[in-house]
Amino acid sequence: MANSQDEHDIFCDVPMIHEDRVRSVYESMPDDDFLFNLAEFFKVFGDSTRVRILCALHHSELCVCDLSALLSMSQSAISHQLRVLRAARLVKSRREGKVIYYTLMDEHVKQILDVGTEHLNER
Amino acid sequence: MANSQDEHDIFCDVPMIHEDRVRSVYESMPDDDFLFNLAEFFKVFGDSTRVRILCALHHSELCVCDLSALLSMSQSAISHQLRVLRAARLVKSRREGKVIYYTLMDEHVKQILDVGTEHLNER
DNA sequence: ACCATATATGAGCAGATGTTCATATATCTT
DNA sequence: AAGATATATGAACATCTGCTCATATATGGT
Repeated sequence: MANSQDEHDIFCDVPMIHEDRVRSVYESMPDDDFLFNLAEFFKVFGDSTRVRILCALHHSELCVCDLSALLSMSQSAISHQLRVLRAARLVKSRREGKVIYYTLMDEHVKQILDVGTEHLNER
Repeated sequence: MANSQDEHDIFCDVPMIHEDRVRSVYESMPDDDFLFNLAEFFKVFGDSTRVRILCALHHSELCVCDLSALLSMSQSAISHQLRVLRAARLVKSRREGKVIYYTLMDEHVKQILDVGTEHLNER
């Protein structure tokens, strides 16, 4: 039987040092499709404009104008980002006449912002 | 006194519909520097290769070879991403001879992955 | 019907990001 | 010391992202 450092198999053409461990992890991993969606979800938090919008909505319901003024950014830029946030189901909107109000979708958004904040604060 | 829809002020040159609300949110917002760092932190989770690495390390300590094999990606690609994860203090490493083992840095990583997973699972 | 206001969206562009390829560094073996 | 192995890193490149600008849509007021 070959040395484990020479082992190559279904996983890839690179050597594996701990084949058993890798195999075990492989079986416990969620499928790639799910992990892709998870990354896409986090990607939405990975932009300072969107984080600032989420943080603002954490405190109060706001319309696009308000967010524009608050963040000193063009209405178009804010609208584009709100579209991304809506698609990721992180915010929801309601119309009142010409004005559209945005709020956070649920508690998960706040939880994630909080855990991130904690991590940054611990040095 | 001007109509509130005509109000322009220190925030921006766009009209604000709810000046008081905006002012109140403005005062409660963390400073931009912090929000930038927060976004940078989440950005690290926003790539499927890195999420897969984190998910793998969630289950077991692994070396670069193992991750390479597990994810069917080049050693170089994995190494580059581990560098990003190290810089964000999401993983730590220990050397044992030629081999370098990676593990998750702390509980925050798991918490964030868990909250994200929850959010995706609720339809 | 017409104009103003609030928001959304498509195209285009500049800057960021992730991979590959080549190579460097570090450790172990002989 | 020389070679093999494990990892790290810089440059180059193709793709993705977020903004601007122009324009479209929707609602309200006159």
